[in-house]
Amino acid sequence: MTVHDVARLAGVSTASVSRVLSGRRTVGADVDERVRSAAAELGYQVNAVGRSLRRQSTETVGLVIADITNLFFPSLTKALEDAFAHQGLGLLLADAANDIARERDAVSRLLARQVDALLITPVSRLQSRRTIDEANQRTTVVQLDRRASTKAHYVGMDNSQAVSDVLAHLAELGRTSPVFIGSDPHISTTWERQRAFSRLAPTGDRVLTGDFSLDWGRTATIEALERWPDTDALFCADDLIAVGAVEQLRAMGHRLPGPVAVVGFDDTLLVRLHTPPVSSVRQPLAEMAAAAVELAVSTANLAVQRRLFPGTLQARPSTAP
Amino acid sequence: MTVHDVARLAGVSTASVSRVLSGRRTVGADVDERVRSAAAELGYQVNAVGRSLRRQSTETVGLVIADITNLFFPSLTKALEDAFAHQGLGLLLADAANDIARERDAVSRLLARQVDALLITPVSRLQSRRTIDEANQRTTVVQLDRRASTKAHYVGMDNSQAVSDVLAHLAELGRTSPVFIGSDPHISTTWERQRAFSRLAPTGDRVLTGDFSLDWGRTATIEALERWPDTDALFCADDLIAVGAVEQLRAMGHRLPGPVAVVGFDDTLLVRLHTPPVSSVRQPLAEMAAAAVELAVSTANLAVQRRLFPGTLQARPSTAP
DNA sequence: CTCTCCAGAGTAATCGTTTACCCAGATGAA
DNA sequence: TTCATCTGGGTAAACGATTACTCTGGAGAG
Repeated sequence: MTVHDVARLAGVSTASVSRVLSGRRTVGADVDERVRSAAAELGYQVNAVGRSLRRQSTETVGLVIADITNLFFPSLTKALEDAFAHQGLGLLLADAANDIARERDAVSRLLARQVDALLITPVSRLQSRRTIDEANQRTTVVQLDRRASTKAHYVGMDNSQAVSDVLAHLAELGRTSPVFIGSDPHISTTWERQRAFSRLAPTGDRVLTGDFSLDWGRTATIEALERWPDTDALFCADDLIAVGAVEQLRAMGHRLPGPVAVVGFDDTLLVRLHTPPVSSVRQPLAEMAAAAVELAVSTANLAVQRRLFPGTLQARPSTAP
Repeated sequence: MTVHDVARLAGVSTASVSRVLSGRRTVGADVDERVRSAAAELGYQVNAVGRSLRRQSTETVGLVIADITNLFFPSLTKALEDAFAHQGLGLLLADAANDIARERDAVSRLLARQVDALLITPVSRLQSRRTIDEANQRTTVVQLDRRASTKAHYVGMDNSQAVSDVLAHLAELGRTSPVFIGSDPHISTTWERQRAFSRLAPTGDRVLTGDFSLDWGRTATIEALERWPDTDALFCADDLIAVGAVEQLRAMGHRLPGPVAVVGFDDTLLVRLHTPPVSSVRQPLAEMAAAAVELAVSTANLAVQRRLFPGTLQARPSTAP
C-alpha cells in the first residue's frame, strides 16, 4: 500500500498524491478530492520511514533518562511525551540505568536512528560531558533537569532560587539551623542544591552527602542529629532521602510536625502520599517540557540556551510549626 | 557520511561496505580490513532510516501505556526497555492517558512509523478491543498486563492464582471475612481479580468498585466497615487503593497490624515505603518482559499466545497477625 | 496580438542501505 | 581437459516518499 497504489486508483501522479496528503503544495479541487477518496478507500497511511529518508527528518526525538526507577523521571517523561506528541513528534526512550557506559551506548543508538533532537538527563555532572558534546555535533541536544555540558541547551529548575525560598520558609518558622542531606554529588541537581545551601544557609557548612536511597536518608539523619544536636531542619536533596529522614525521625520518637522539620525536592507521589505528608519543591514540568520542545525543534544554529524555571515549595506538615 | 564515502576511501564498492558492516555475507580478509579501517577513520555509523526502508524492518517496537502516571507502569516500562534494548530493539513510547481516543491515535501514529511490533496495556477491557484488532492485522501486537482482545498475544500475571494465594495467606492468619475494593472495572486486571475474589473468597459477594485513586480507597474503607462490621481484611485491586485504605483505617483509630488487614497489588514503591509497609502481590516483570520480547520478534504466523506468570505475595505488617 | 507569468500537473531524481543479479577466476571432479 | 561449482566482488535496482525540474495552457499586461 503505497503512494503508487493511491495514484493509480485516483488516476493522478504520485507527486499529486504526495502533495495532497502532505498538504505542502496546493492542487486543483478535482485532484484533491480524487486523491482523498482514493486514500480513504484504500485505508492508505503514509509510511514514515520513506518520508523520513527523503525529508531527512524523522519527527522523532530521543530521550535518554538517567534512571527510570527514580520516581521523578516518569513524571518528567510524561510531561515530555505529552508535549512532543502534541507536536506530532514521537519519543524514542532509552534508560541509562545510572551507568555512563550505557548512557553513551543509548545516545549512539538514538543517533543512528536519526532522531531530530536528543533529550538527556545526564547521569554524571562530569563524566557525561563528553557523550553530550559529541552528540551535540550531530544533532540538537537538550539537557533536562540535570546538566553536564555548557555547550548544549539546558532546561531545568533554578535550584538557587528554590533553595533560597525553602530557607526563607524555614526561617519564617524560626528554623535557622538546617542540615543539608545530599545524595550522590555527581548528580548536577544535588550538587547545585548543595552549593546554594552552603552559600545561603546560616549553617551552610552542615552538609552530608551519600547516595540516592532511603537508607541513606535514615543514616544521614542519625549522623546529623549526633553531630549537630541543635539541628531544627533536614534539607534533603530529593524526596526519597526526605522520606527516609522522616521515617528515621519517627523511629527515634520525634513527632512531625515537631522540633525537626524535613523538606525534599521533586514533589513526587512519595511525599504527597506519605504520612505525614512531606514538604517538597515542585518543578514546573509542563513549562519545562514546552521549553524542551521549543529548543528541540529550533534550528541548529541557535545560540546555546539556558532556561531556568522557578520551583515552588509545596509546604506540608513535615515543615509545619 | 554514507556508505559511498566509506566505499570510496576503502577503494571498494558500496556492496562490500554494506556486507562488511552488516556482517550478512562473508568477504575477503583484505576487503574486510580496508572497510573497517575506513569506517573507523570516518567515524561512520549506519543510517538506520535507510536500512529500515530497504530491509522493511525498523528494529523498533511501539509501546502504548494506558496511564504512565500509574506507578506500576514505569516499572513495567523499565523492564521492557531493558529487555528490548538488550536485543538491539528501540522502544517508541506513547501514553494513552487513560483515554480511548488517545490510545487509538497513539496506535495509529506508531503503525505509521512501521514499528516491528506493538506492545499495549489496553485502557479498557471492552473499548480497546477494536483498536487492538485493527493494529493486529498490520503487525504483531502483544497485550501486556491488561487485555482486551483474544485475537492478540497476551502476557500477564495469573490473577486467579494470585488471588487464591492471597486468600490462603489471609486464611492462615484466621482472616476469613475479606472485602474486595476494586478500582475501575473497565481495567481488565481489576476485573479479573474481582471475579477471582467472588469465586474463591468465603465472603465473595462483598465487593465494592470505584476508581483508581487514593480517595476511593478511603471512601470504600468507610463503606466496607459500615456495611460489613465483621470485616477482617481489605483486599484491594491495586496499591494506591491499599494505601488509601490503610490511611483511612489509621484515621479511624485502627492499629496496623491489627484487626483489619490490608493487601494490594503490584508491589510499587508506594506500599514498600509506606508506614506501616503494606502487603502486595508482585508481578514478575523481568520474566514478563522477556516473554514480550519473544512474542514481539516472533514471526506473524505464530498462534495467539497467552502467557501467564505467577504473582508472589510480599507479606508485610499490614497483614501481620 | 504577442509576451510574460502563473497555476496545476507530471517525470524522474533523490534520500542511504541492502541485495538480486551478474561476472570472473579458481577449485575440484570426471 | 572440460565442465559444474563455489567464492568474492561489483552494478544497479529496489524500498516509499518528496520535490526539483519541466511542460502546458490560460490569464493578464502592453
